[in-house]
Amino acid sequence: MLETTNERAGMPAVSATQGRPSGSAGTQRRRAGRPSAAVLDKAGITAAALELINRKGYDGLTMAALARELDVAPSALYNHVASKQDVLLLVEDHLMSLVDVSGFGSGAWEAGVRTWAWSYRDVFAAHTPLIPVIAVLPVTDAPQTLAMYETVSKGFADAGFPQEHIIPAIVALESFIFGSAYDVTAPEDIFESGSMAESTPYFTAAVRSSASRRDAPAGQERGRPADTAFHRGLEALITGFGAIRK
Amino acid sequence: MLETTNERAGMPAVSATQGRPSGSAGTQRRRAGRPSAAVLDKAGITAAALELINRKGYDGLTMAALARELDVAPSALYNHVASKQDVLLLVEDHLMSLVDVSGFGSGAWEAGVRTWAWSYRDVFAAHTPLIPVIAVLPVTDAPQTLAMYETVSKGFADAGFPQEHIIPAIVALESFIFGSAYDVTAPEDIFESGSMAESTPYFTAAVRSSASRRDAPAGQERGRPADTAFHRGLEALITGFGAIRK
DNA sequence: ACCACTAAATGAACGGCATTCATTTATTAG
DNA sequence: CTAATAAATGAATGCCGTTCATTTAGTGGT
Repeated sequence: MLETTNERAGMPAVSATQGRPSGSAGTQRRRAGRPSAAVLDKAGITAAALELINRKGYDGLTMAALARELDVAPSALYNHVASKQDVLLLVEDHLMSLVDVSGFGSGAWEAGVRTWAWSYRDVFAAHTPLIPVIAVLPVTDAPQTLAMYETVSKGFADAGFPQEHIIPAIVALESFIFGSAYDVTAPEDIFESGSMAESTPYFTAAVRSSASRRDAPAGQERGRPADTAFHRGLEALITGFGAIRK
Repeated sequence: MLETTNERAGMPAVSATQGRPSGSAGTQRRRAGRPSAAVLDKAGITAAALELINRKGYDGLTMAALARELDVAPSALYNHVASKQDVLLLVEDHLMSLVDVSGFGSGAWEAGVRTWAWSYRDVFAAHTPLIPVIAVLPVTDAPQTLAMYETVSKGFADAGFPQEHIIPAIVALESFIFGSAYDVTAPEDIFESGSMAESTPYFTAAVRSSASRRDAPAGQERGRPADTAFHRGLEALITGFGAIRK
């Protein structure tokens, strides 16, 4: 198959999430064989997967649970996706459309990058299990992802970046964003050294004095420790990369 | 170096990896009940897990395979570790001892950070499945990890960093390092936009001109695209953070 | 109008996985 | 000496992703 690119170009957008409960008692089985109207499509599968993730987390996202959500036998899913990895791919690409690239093109490059980077981090902080998927995923079959890269690339080009520096800069920023997304999910006491505190004096002192900061957020900086680190790192990267513009 | 902490302080260092094949025909079963000399310990489990990972990758690291490597029933492992996650933890902490922190204390802070960051990235580029583990792992029961943080913290303090800025700086650098480790494993043609290239002109152009660079590595910068991005990002972070020293 | 082909569903089955439990044997503490 | 604990086996459990044979419905060609 592999028809050229897109998935469901001009499709009728059947809401496949509501499986027509049909009034009567809850879960009456569908009889075998192809149904008159298709029950599943990629959009419906994506929506159901997201719903499931939001309700039960990524541990709750199993092919069986997904099938149950769609009121379908598990094996039916494999008529539309090749694997669970394929489902994660669909979810990932959808999430990319939630990343805010509106800051590019309007005002200063720095502001565009800030909006993009913070929203990018926030989206994937809630979906860290997808990060290993994204990082290795070819953009070819991920239209939303490709669209995001296009807007960001244009933002950099318009800001005067030399062509050959654009991709490395985006990649470096993205790497920082992915790593920082993990950081958001870490427990706040992750650095508590416990019983061996006296053997690590410098580290223990540094942790204490950084944890005591409970001041009001200024500018883009928000409250949590992860936000402080992200703010500082992002500003350093913006300054560093901003200097190589023509 | 770094010897301070370490588990199994004065143990007899029994090589638990070689399970005494005992001359005779290959796999003769051990009889049930506690053996006179203990077969397993945490160090042996860690070594076997690493061996398995190097030979078969992380997909090959199963509790059953690990038990087989140690010539033991799978359930025996649970007398020494509580879960597979626990095994990953042991491996992770061991890997931390491979990160090169020798650059701190000798010369300039910048050089110390460079050595540390590059080796840190290289170690975990070969072990990306551990990154989600580290990022959420409390440092308490990871002595090697703690030792690394201590050395790095001291390096920052000696370089004149204000106490409260040390942890955020390390966290930001670490986030960048983890994200960049993923980047190393990505296929080189990850950005090939394929059939929809004409709808993403800016991105496609940027990809083309960055891919054409095949020049000799200068300084810390190595050959691959991932190295270029890492080099640029790291230097930007070093410059940015270096400025806040007293 | 027929007929072959393909698409989309069911339901049973499979192998692999982490983990638990009862049992056996050996060591250690009181 | 004896009770408790530690460390092994081996059987069993439940879940997970995936495959396969089967059934039914639409589709394209003559």
